[in-house]
Amino acid sequence: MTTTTSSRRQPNPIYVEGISVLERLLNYLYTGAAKVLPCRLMRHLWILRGILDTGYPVISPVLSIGGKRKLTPMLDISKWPLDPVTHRPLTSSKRAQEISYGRPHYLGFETLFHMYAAIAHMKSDRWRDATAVGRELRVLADIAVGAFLDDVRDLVRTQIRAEILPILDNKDADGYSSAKTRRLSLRKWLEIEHPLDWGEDAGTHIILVQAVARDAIQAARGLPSSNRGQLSVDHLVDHFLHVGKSTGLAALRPPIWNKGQCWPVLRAAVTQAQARAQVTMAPAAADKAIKDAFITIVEERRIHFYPDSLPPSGDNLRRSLQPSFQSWTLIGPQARLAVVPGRAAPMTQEENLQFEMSKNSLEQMHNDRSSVWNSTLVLIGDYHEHLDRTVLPQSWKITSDMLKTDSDQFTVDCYEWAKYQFVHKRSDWKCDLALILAFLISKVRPAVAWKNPGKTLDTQLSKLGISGPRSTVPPASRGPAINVIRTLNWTEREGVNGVHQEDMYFTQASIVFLCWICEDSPLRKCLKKPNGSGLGAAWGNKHQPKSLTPLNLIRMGLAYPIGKAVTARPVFNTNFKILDDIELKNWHKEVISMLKQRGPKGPFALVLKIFGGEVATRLAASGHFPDQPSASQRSVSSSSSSTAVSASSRTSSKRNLSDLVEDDNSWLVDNDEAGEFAIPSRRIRTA
DNA sequence: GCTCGAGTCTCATTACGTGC
DNA sequence: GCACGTAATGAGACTCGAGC
Repeated sequence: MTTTTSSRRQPNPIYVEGISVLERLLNYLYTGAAKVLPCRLMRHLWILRGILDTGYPVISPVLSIGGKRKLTPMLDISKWPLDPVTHRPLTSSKRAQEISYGRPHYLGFETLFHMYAAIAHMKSDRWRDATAVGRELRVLADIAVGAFLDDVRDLVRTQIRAEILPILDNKDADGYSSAKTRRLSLRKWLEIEHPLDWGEDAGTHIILVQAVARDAIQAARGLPSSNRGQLSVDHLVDHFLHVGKSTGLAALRPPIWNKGQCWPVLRAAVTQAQARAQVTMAPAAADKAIKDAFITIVEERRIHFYPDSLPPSGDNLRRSLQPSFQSWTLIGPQARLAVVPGRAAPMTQEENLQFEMSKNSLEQMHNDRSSVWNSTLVLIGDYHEHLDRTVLPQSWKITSDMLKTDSDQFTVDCYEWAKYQFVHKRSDWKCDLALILAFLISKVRPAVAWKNPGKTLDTQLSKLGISGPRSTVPPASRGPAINVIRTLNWTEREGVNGVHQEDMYFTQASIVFLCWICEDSPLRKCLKKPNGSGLGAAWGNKHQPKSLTPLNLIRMGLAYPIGKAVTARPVFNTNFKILDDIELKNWHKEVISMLKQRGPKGPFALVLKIFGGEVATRLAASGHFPDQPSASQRSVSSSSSSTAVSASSRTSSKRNLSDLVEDDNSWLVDNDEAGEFAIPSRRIRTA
């Protein structure tokens, strides 16, 4: 069986349970009274089935006889039956322990057993990014944080029910209707899997506000905040660990509830975690690993706010020693003020209060940089508001369809490598660049394919010294060469699949871009191999229909052409090359700068530069650039192109989007500054 | 709750152009 | 001539909504 070194000598819970089962069986054999057999556990251990079918008990393979002399009874914890709902191990010693030693003793025992069982039952593909010990620590943290969430549920339920039940007893009481609404909201909130998450469109938060608030005016103000305001995940985890290592009640402070089960579970989890981590690590490294595990789980359980101490009030100069549903602390960095435009139509008083409540929840969620977000709902002109997000958008997901089990190992390796990079190194500029460019191209699809350019491209590339394969292209000519590729007619390829779902395209594009950008990716390593045979058919089949191919790498400013056959056979290091890190870093800076700017050098100019006039106009018409005054003035249909601009607008001395669009293609090729990714200098136009 | 059809995906295959 | 990458096509699997 699975055993673990522990600093303290304590009986292994599975042997306690094994003996308890045998003792109950013995009782049954003496008395014939079936009531001594705990039904669920005995059924899962086959004992009950054996008695019913044959009259004799049969024991499942959880018990075996092993050891050197084949005489030692062995129990396999990985086969011990679990409760299908709670996933906690079934036990038979509960009543005996409670009577003999009290309920707290049993809870400690059961928690320890749960931890052993959870580690033994852990799925092999869970937390692949962690080491074996790291995964065990996360299991322990998961149990402790789960107990914290259970306590929060209990606390909120107990305190709110204490308030509303007396009111609900009397239909004529003041606030009866409000109490009914609170009861309904409370029920809904208690059933939510992640009760301390914002939820979609802050839905979970709104339900919680409705349960907590005593009236509509309070609801409009949102959750009452504690005087701590916002704390980081680090703070919360430090508190968990401090409480988990303390034996005295003095350490027990909110958000831990002294009437809940979290404290004993936390202590057991931290003790176990230390024992396991210190087998292979120094104490300091073990503490850091435990803290990392807790932070991972707090984020995984989506804890964004929690009930905390009530602030000092009246004569009481100290914060309360118990958490309260009337005092909430947010997790996350200091909030940035979100500007929500007031576009509300005239509303009744009640509608106004409900609107305020919803607005508050959404605003608070928006300010939390670690809260969930969805790139498919973000306009290009607003992307700058999401640049400092610490988590990937919900729309970034590797679905089961995307990586079917029969995908080749190389493709799986690339996707898993990229996922790890995006999840754990989100703030790295390479990940950021790949994500931004994937976001942009996902907005452009399905026009991501190109029409056959014929020989016109050859001439333009020849002017830049790119004739045969493997041409030497000096850094100053790379920008113009990229711009030559950008002049291709980008179009939707009819009848070709794979470009219709924005979230899927966004995910795959980001993975492909990152794999090409990073020299240590499986993709770049594969290409470095001598006598390598390309990226394989599976990679090509997956990405080729989506045009996630080298030509789009060039278009997105990640690569540059070095051979004239780049459109027909874009072979790495033969017809195209990836820009070096310094060039890519500069490109990243420029992209960020343009996304943040307002006005003519802002996001519209970026889209114009990468995708050309036709696409930029289309995106402007669909409202992607709310800050561009002329974008809202123009009413261009989605199918319109630069040629649709009227003659009268061209004669105006004021430049607008259409002028930029009109100039676009010629500028890309002619402008000397283009090589440095510069904004076009304004031309003087005559009336 | 079941069936059906539309839509979309992955994957396999073939044809073609280019470079070695 | 072979290897490689892309374009195009079709088969099979899956999801989702409408209708019963």
